[in-house]
Amino acid sequence: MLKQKITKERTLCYYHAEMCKVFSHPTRLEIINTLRDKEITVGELANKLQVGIGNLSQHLSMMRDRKILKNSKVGNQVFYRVANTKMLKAFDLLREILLEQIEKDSLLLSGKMVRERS
Amino acid sequence: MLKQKITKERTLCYYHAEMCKVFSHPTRLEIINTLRDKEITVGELANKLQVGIGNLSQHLSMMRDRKILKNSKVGNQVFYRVANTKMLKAFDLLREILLEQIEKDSLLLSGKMVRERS
DNA sequence: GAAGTATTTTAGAACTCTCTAAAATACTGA
DNA sequence: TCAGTATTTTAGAGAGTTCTAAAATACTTC
Repeated sequence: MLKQKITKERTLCYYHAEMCKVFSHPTRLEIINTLRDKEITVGELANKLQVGIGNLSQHLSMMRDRKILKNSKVGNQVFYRVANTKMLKAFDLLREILLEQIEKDSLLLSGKMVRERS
Repeated sequence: MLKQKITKERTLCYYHAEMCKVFSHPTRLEIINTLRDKEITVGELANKLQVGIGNLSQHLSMMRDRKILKNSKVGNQVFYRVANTKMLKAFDLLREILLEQIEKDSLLLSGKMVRERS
């Protein structure tokens, strides 16, 4: 096995990847997109996304661990919200790239695009 | 099991997550960060990152499938490069968030910060 | 404090991802 | 065509993630 030197950059990449794991599951992306501009309870969220409440709670807790979400308790209920709006910008940028790709692919499929620049 | 209705948003989230999986592994983030402004061969990359060449090739191919990287062959060698600079912006935004978090945490640990605004 | 609602935690099964090592492919130049 | 170099593919083992269902915790109201 190759031995990697542990550089500062490598350590950053490790944590960076750890954070990005939040974005690597469709349900978690839906959570982010739903919480975008509001704070809602676990129950409401489960209802909206049609996800089991235990499973949802697991997703929420890993997102909170990685500081992508914050929560606050009011009586019986727990409200979740997005911790950092910069993160929404990153979300939107990636979504944009995706939409452009889809657009491009469907043009290619439909034969409307004759040649692509290399 | 709860049955989820397959909405357009849910489908987008599925592909969005698929794309984000690229960012969920430290080696792949290092690849992106290394290719940032240049095009280099698989061999050079393996050498720079101290990763086995078979394993590296697997990472590169999944990144190419998801249109995050492009490649071109010159003789014996294959050069890889970043397909879309927008993606680098997203990378940098997330890295920024991470660095801010680290900064904040180390302030908290060092006791230099008395109270945090809720 | 008992019953009810909201959320979290746990355990385990099923699935997915990653790594290693070896084999296969693809090119080059003698 | 053969040997050499670069890269990809494959198979399988090991590690990590996700889901389900049930149990545990936390609050509220009577």
